[in-house]
Amino acid sequence: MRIGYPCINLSIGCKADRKFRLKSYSLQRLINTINNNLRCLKKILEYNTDHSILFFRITSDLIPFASHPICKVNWQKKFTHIFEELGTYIKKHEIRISMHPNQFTLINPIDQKIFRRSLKELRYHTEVLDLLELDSSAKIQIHVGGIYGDKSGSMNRFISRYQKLEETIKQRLVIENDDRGYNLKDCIQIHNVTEIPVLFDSLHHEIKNSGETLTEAFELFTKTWRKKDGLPMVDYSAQQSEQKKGKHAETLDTKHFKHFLRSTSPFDYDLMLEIKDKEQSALKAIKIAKQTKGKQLIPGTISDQP
DNA sequence: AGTTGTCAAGCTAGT
DNA sequence: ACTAGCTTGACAACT
Repeated sequence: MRIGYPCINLSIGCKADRKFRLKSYSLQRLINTINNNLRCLKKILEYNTDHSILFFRITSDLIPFASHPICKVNWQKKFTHIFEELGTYIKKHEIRISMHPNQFTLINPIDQKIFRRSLKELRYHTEVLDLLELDSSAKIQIHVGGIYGDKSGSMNRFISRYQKLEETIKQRLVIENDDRGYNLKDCIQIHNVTEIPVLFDSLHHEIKNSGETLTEAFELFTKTWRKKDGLPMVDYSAQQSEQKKGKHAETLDTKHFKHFLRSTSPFDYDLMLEIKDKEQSALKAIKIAKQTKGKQLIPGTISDQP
């Protein structure tokens, strides 16, 4: 098991997701920003490995406007060597990488234009992971998408669009259960037709499920990951107490997390902590996981998948 | 320096 | 009809 956090590090004083307004776009501004972001990504990864944090979600803002028509620069070529260097570091330290395109990236919209824009966005994410020369265990997670007033029709549209995607995208794409439209059961149903792996989000599952316990849920989604996909990925967060549904907690709740680890102890998986204080909670979680019997953190022996 | 309006993109649910 | 929320504030123009 690896433990990690998404996109932003709050202790090291640089950000890999610097961006700017479309109105202030210039070639130089773009190049400067990409340089900053890639350099900072390296620093974050170094901080992480120094602290045994070996799972990280790379921000979608790494290359601003990458899929926008305004972006004419061949950033793939211009920054090849920096990507290669980053990729070498990631592989050397066995860091697990994921990306999560934003809510505008949709496979199943009725409007073809929205799908075409989303496709560009998926290509951009794929290119980043390809330039890092990472294998198919580096994943891009998205939700199933909209309902459009016809859930089964929209699921079928997801399936047929997915099946026609290029292999480079398909080998990295995974779907995540959400807290409104498509729960775990829906995702499993799509998996049964497409073989797409299902990434499990614990908070979304708490909010919207079909009655599965945590253990039952793990039995279902862990089976959707093949060997080439790597360990199953899990997004973990807890409800901010007394707050609105779905709001992420400010910091890791020790009690809730220990219970989560105990309930899922027969399984091996990589865990992404979606918690506001980012790496602080990751550090806390690693400490707790080390103390908890039955969890073996990488580096070290990895227990076989049940 | 501090404040405030706005930001590429979509969808859903709640007001 | 409008807005908050999503994975997440922060850029940029103003005082």
